[in-house]
This record gives sequence, structure tokens and C-alpha cells, in this order.
Amino acid sequence: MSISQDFVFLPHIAYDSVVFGFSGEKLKILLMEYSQTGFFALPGGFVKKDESLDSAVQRGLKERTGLDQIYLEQFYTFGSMERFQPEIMRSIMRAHGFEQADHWLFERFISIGYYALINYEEVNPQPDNLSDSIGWYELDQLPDLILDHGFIVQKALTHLRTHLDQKLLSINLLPELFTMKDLQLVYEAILGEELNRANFQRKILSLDILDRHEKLFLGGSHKAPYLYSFKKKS
Amino acid sequence: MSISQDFVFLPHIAYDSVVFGFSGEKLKILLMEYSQTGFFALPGGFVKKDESLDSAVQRGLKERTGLDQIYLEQFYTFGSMERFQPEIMRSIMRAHGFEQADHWLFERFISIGYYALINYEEVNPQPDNLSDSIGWYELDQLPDLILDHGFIVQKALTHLRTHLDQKLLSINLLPELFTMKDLQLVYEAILGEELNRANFQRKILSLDILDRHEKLFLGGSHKAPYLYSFKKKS
DNA sequence: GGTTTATTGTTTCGATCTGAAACAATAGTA
DNA sequence: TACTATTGTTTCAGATCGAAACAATAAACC
Repeated sequence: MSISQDFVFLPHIAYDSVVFGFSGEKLKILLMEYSQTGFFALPGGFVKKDESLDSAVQRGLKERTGLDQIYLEQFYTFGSMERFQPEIMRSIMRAHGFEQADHWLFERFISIGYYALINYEEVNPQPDNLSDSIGWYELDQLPDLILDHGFIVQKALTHLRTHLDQKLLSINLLPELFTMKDLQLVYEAILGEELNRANFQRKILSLDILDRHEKLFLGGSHKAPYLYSFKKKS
Repeated sequence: MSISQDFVFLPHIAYDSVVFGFSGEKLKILLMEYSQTGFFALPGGFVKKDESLDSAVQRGLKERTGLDQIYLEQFYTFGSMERFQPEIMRSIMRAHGFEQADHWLFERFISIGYYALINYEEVNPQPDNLSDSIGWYELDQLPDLILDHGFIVQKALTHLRTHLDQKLLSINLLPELFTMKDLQLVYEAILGEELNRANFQRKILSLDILDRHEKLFLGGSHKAPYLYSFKKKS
């Protein structure tokens, strides 16, 4: 997003995205660090006057992750007065040499929260021009976030957990081929609890959503696991 | 909402509310009819610059239903381009003698959807100054609604159904004292399907959320049902 | 007052689902 | 060939769920 072309955006409206990735063991999310100020924030952006809300988020995430056609879900809209803290944006801008007294970024914003699930391996995060770094942070070791962004993350996680079974969300967190153990690790990371191995396998297989492929031989001295993929929608 | 004081509102941001009531048999929602134009719409409103989103919806609903402390839940935010149809607002305004070429109402709005559950008996709906009537309409016999309001209703209903068990939403749709049959009718109306009487009773009682009171004698030649109330939070 | 009827409250019973453990299979190692 | 670690599958008891039967009872009817 370029500051000079601010007239193209709808005022007072923003989005914040909670981008989940799975490293093979832990759930992580993408955070941006604003240079010098030490502020951490969710990657967010604004809505152009001629694009839909969904498109705006897709666009912003593509700019930041390089990924197109991301799985995105809107989960809540944040509109409390506590999120209105112009000093924060002012200090971020000041750290970048902008000393204006007034700027549209200092206004109050209502922010629509989206979460995304992406394959950790395929991403090369790109910082925008206000932040100097963007990276993955483990969900249970997040730094302090600006404004209500910590609350937004919690709300996203709750939403993700309660919708885990209805939608095959884990599709987006795993590579094409994976073992049953991989899938269980994703479920456990999202739910934050351990699951019974036998019952998990039985339940997932009974859903009839997986194709079983050849075995994966990693050289361990034990039975090799099968590889699975999600069935293609027909 | 008064048109002359439009400067107090955040531009481009609106809310639409789906107000559910239960008549004893059917689920109904509140709709407003704009005079002469024949348009039906959800009761909605705008957010003042110094009030939270939640407060704005509470305020708007109080103005329209007289009810304070309403059970409200945000369910989705609508931001597609299809909802931008300035001709609709223009014809509504024209029907009220406003012939302006430009008006903030003709701009694009992103709308946050809320649903409310209220006791049908305690409400005396009041139309605002752009609509000349407001009233209850059965959910399965709704008239055509403007913009994407039909879609909004569907989305609200889906959300209500999937969260019915987690939250004791029916509290708000029933009077203080009610019979087990009343409660079952509420569940059936929301879920849109019939439930087994014995199993419903067993399940609800096992939740340990009801107090049983005296029986209700209505003069029927059969066993009289007990009255129940929801346990007060302790 | 006894009998009938309609509705509500409760129990039963089998089918299905769940949780925990045991059993079976097997790829590599010793 | 025996051993070990991990995965795939089965077993079994307990919980849950759906459908039906059974029990209770308030008013009406004779």
C-alpha cells in the first residue's frame, strides 16, 4: 500500500489477517515488525473504493506472501473505541520520517479480521514499506502486539478450532502428500490438546476424504506409514 | 438517525440487524418497508464517530424496538461490490422528497451484520423517518429484500443454527416461564426440523440449566406440563 | 365416581459412537 | 532370526442417540 495514493481507499475501514502456517510441529502466524519502534502487528491493509472486501484481503496477502488463491475466512469485525490510538500510528510514521500532524492513518478504523491457512514451506514473506521485517512466530510465544491485535489472534484461533471439523481446513496447512501422523499433528496443534491415535485414524478414515498412496520409507526400523492425499472434489 | 447530522457518522460503514422473534410457533424477523417504493429492508443504521460498533447497534435497536440490553451477536461483514447500488437509496430518498444529486447515503457501504433475539411479546416496533412501517414477517414467507439483505438473513440463520447449542440463545426468545414443549418449538423453528420429544427432554434436562416450577393448568383434559425457567447465572 | 382421552414425563432397548487398551503388521537393526 | 519402534487394526466397555413403549394425570363424559 502506498501512502501517496491514500485517496483510493475507503476511509476508516481496514482488515487484519491472521496467517497460520504449520512447521511440522507447531502452529505459527505471520507478524510484521515496525522498524525501530519495536511494535509487532498483524499484516493488514485497506480496501480500495472499487474492490470487494474479500478481494482486498486476497490482494494484500498476495503482496505479502506471494501466494495466490489463498484459503481465507472472515471471522470477526473489530469496532471498539479502545482500538483508536492515533499515537501508535504517529510514532510508527515518525520512525519513517513522516512528521505530519494529520494523516488518514491517524483516524479511527474499524477492522475486519480474516484468517488464512497456508503451506509454511511455499511462502517467502515480504515486508511492506512501513515495516522492516515480517516473519513466523510460534503461537504460544508471541511478542506483545499493538492495539487489540493480541485479542484478534485469540478470536481467530477460537474460530479456527470450532470450525475445524466442518471444513477441511488442514488441507491448506499440509503438502500434497502426508502421513496420518502429520495430519494428527496439525489437529493437535490447532486444538491445543493431544488426541488418541487409534480413534483419530478411525474417525478420519470414516470421513472418506483421503486417498491412500504408497508407503513412505524414511529408514526407520519400524513399519512404514502410508502416504495420504485429500480426495479431489468431484 | 437524522439525515441532517450525517457528519457524526463514520462514512462507508453501516450495520444491518436481523431481529429474530418467536410467536409461539414460527420464527419471525423485523423488516422495514420504505413508503411508496415497496422496498423491504433489514433495520440498519450507522456508527457515530465516538461510539463503538456494538454500542451503535444497541442504540439503533433500542430506537426501533424500545428494548434495552438486547442479546446481540455479530455474525458477518458484507463488503462485496454487488451491494453498491446507489439508485436504490436514491429512489428511497426521492420518495421522501429529497432530490439531492449527491448524498453520503449514495456512497458505497460495508455493512456489519448482527442478529438479535428478542421476546416477541415485549416489543413495539417503531419505524424510522425513512420508512413508514416496520413489522414482523415469517421467516419462510419473506418478501423480496433490497440489495443483499436476503443473503444476510440466510447467513444469520446459518450462524444461529450452528451456535444454538453452545449458547442458550433461546433464553431470549421465550418468556420467563415456559413449558418443555415451548422450548422444543423454539429449537424446531430455528433448526427447521422436528425433534424427538423424549430425547429432547432428556437432553435438555441433562444440561442442568432449567429450574422446574409449578404446573401449568390450561384446562386441557390431559396431564398438565411443568413450567420451567432458565437457571440464573450464579 | 369410574371411564375415557389427550398430552406430558419417564424408562427401556438396541444401534451407534467414543475412549482406552490390546493386538497385529512390518521396516530396519543387531 | 530375534529385537525394536512405529503404524494399522481390532476389541471391549461405557456413553450417547433414536425410536418406541410405558406411566402419570387433568379434564370431559357418562
